[in-house]
Amino acid sequence: MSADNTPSFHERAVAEIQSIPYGRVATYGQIAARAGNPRGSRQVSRILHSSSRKEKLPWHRVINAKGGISLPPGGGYELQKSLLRDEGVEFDERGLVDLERCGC
DNA sequence: TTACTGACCTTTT
DNA sequence: AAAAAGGCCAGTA
Repeated sequence: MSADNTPSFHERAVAEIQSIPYGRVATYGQIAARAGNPRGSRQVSRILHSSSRKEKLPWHRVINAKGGISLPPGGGYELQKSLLRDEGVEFDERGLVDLERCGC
């Protein structure tokens, strides 16, 4: 981590993820674009996995651009859904989050 | 058809 | 060895 004065993609993305308030969600594209790479949405997921192991990142607040869970069933899909619901996030009948309300 | 979004893998520090 | 940093490709709308 170049914590000197080099705002890397990694720490930038982690900061954005941690900046997500309660009851709010963010998409990969939003975080990636804010981090400095509009095409680095893939890396965001990697950071969620990597940093969340040591840092307690609200990975459950990170969803895809459709407002849904990109995780496979049994891999954390219903788990994240429950976490978001516990925060007050409204889910669609299809399991989609209201990006108009929580899409910061 | 084209454009955009992904929950990874690889390499470097 | 472990963690951080970085990018390309294919699927879907």
